[in-house]
Amino acid sequence: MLQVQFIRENKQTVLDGLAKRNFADAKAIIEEVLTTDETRRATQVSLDNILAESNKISKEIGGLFKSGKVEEANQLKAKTGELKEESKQLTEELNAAADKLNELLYQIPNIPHASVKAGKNEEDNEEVFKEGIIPDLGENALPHWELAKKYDIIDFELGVKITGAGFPVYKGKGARLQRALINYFLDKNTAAGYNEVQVPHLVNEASGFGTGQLPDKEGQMYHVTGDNLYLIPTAEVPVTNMFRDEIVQENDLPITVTGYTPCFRREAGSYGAHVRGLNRLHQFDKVEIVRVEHPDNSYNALNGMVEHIKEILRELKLPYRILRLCGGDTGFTSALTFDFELYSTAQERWLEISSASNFETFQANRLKLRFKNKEGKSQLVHTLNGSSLALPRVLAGILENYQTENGIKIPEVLVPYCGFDMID
RNA sequence: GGAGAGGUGGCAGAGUGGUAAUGCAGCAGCCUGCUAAGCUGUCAUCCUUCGGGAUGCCCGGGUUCGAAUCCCGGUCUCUCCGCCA
Repeated sequence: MLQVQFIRENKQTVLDGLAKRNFADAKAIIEEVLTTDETRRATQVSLDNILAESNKISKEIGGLFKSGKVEEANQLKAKTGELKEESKQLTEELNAAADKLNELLYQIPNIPHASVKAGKNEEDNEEVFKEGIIPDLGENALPHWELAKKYDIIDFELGVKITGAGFPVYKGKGARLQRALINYFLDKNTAAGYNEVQVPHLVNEASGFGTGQLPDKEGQMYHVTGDNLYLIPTAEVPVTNMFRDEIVQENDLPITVTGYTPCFRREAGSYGAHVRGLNRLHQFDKVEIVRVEHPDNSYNALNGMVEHIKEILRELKLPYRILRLCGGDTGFTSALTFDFELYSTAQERWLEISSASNFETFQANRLKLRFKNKEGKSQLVHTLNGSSLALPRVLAGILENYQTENGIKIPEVLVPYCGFDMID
């Protein structure tokens, strides 16, 4: 969430930023934030004054009792009764204003970075980079779900039997390739300095709020009601929450972490051809990278993440492009997001396989993740994350782009991880 | 699942009704020629007319002139027993 103080001091910047996102009623909500904030502060001043007086009297009473002046003390007691009534009412008003303010702030998305263009949806995203060769597969090219069946490496129906749609079973070389990808990604990330972690796949409510999945995206997560825990939709949630309510030292920065987890998403409302095969699943695997950065270095770090992901795709020899998301398509919590899309030659469409974002202080503010700066004061850090990478669509891309008449070739860098060079 | 103990600042750790000790670490300044020590201030959050003021001892209620301290409810952690990969 944004900080009120920031909104107070940069009203126009905030309005301009929200306009880029096509955020409706920006002006109205910002005005409401400002008036609510004013009410809150004015109420606090009145309340503080009353409490100050009440504290003073209490001290006097203490002194009087000690010196045995019971009658005088009792007289003062009557006065505190009135003050108590007043303070009770003001406290309620203050809480109401603070709650309202928070509620409003929860609804306001992050302010986009200067480089982000205004836009409504994915059609307005800008392609900023493109690389790789789109193979010529000929007329008989098959989409990955047919390849999966042909070579018996992914069984969607079996998953339906066990659980339901969107929970595939990987078999034989399919399972092995999947595991190879996870290991390969983790190795690349740790080689780049990311610290590998294994984190819980269920999180509590506080963590859900910390990274912003709650309260707004509650319906997208699987909820274990018996214990009030949520299955993670991404490793970002447990990994970033490792640092919730922490104050780190400035020279601890940057903190860089990578982790593999399965991800669980209800994907309520998704349908149609775009969800076929591996394109959209309820459970999938992903390797994530997270960075906690000094504010001065966060954009530099974001570029570093982008370069890192590029290198992986280069090694896999897959055709891909990078998009800078427009205001309307940038996630609620993000200031700047680059999406990586892999070209699926058989489906003739781009598939999102990674997303690298700088959240600036937006997430840190909710998380209360700060560092001690040069002045010895607590200051919010910047948080970033990215997928490196999401498995199913990379797998789909490999199956489709590497298909030959004799079977599916394994990208060279993965052969040592797989122990075979062909699925046939 | 049963029983018990406990949750205090970045960390450690006092405080059992009178308004959060102390130590370590961090930050700023001063001082001093010796691998750094010493001194002073600062060191949770909010408000402020910049003088201060308020809040804060896991969370929420209550008792009281006054609560970290007493009472009620919740929650989490630890220890032991049980069960178990």
